[in-house]
Amino acid sequence: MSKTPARDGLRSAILGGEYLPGERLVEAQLMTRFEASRFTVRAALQDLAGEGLVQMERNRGAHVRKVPLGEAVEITEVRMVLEGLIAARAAERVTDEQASELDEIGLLMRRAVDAQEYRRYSDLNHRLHSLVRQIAGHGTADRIVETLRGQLVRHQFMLSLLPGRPQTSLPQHERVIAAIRDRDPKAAETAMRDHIASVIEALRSIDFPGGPA
Amino acid sequence: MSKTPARDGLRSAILGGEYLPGERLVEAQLMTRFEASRFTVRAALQDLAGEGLVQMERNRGAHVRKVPLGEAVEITEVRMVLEGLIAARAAERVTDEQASELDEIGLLMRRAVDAQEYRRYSDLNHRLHSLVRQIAGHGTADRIVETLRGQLVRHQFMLSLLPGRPQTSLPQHERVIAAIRDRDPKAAETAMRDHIASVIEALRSIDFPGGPA
DNA sequence: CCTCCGAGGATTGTTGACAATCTCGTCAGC
DNA sequence: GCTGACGAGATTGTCAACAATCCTCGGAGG
Repeated sequence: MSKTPARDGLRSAILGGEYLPGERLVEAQLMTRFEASRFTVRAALQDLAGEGLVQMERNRGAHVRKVPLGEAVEITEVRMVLEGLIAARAAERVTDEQASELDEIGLLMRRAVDAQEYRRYSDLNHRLHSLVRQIAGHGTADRIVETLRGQLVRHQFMLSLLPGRPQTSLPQHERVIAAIRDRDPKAAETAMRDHIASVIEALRSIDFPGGPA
Repeated sequence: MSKTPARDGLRSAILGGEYLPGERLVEAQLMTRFEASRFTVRAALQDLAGEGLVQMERNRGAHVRKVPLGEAVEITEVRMVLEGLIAARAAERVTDEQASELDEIGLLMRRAVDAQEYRRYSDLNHRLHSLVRQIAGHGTADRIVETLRGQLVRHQFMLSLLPGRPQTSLPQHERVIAAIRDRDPKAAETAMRDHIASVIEALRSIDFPGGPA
């Protein structure tokens, strides 16, 4: 999937928060940063623009795209139905080995919440969703979810700071795991959708006074 | 959304079937065809590659991407859940005026099927899905569905040739319309998903002997 | 007759320079 | 003091030439 080191480097730089939303991406700077020619840098920018991470305006250059809250909600709604589809399919195709791997992640999650290790919980959360997608083996849905996730890194970061979130989402995760382990597609889809629906509510609750400056 | 005439021209040429799947897209030819510089042509190709219409291989040029049947099914599965989401949201937001517009399309569809005007029915089908998306006003889902639809033009063309399809899908469309008109999101989602699920079945039934040559 | 190899043409990849446009500071006029 | 035109610098847009790679076709050897 990687086209050029410059593209991947810029991508992870944006995702890692080195370039903030709205920040200008000057081609000359990127050239020195990634030791790439202008040709390569432009290709990377155009590529990431197609992915929704970068916004390009004619004669005004490229910026890190700023995703407004309303769009973040939309994106998460789309993720809700897509990951629902993925969960259902995972329930159809899961192997015994994968099922126990799911169970283990669930166990670790519970321990992390009990120990209030929220950073660890967040990592496990990502690992869980990843594993479910891998089990489902739905390339098309997978690709779309992954690009959408990229556009939300900043918002998801804010979410992880919300107090009480892990306590809310842990039982939801456990229901997803149980449904997939029991090979019940319908229940898996419902559980996953309920889970992400609660993420949407949390997102909406952020009517942050600091605001979209 | 249009970036350059060359990009849009090439896009509709591919969608219109002027370039067949697998066909090579030689930069020099496109330059003369669209009276654009090589720079512009390359940008267009890269853009359409991001949209999944074109496949680029290093040093081997660009081809019209060939979507295998299995992926067409995947794409339609994604469309199923996305259009389900869209239908539900349309049911929440539909105005009286839009509702009667939906009803009128339904009426015209029934007439078209009765008169066996299948080409007209296909147009109405597209118009119906478009209107539902417009009512929903879900920019993110809309964009994704539109790009997915682009990748399927060829397969959808084959579908429209399947005998008996209109008779199958007409009542499904009518249920979608009724649910949105009645402002019942859950029913609208279910109806839309059932409808597209039947499209998926039809797709799977195409194990065409002519084959992917 | 088949296979392997190489030269030539065609096509794409990359570079650097130049043109067009925007941004921002400066200064004249009111 | 304020407004608006002007111009220098910075940045992006575009192009044409050159380099690298691939593909085809023909021929030599077995």
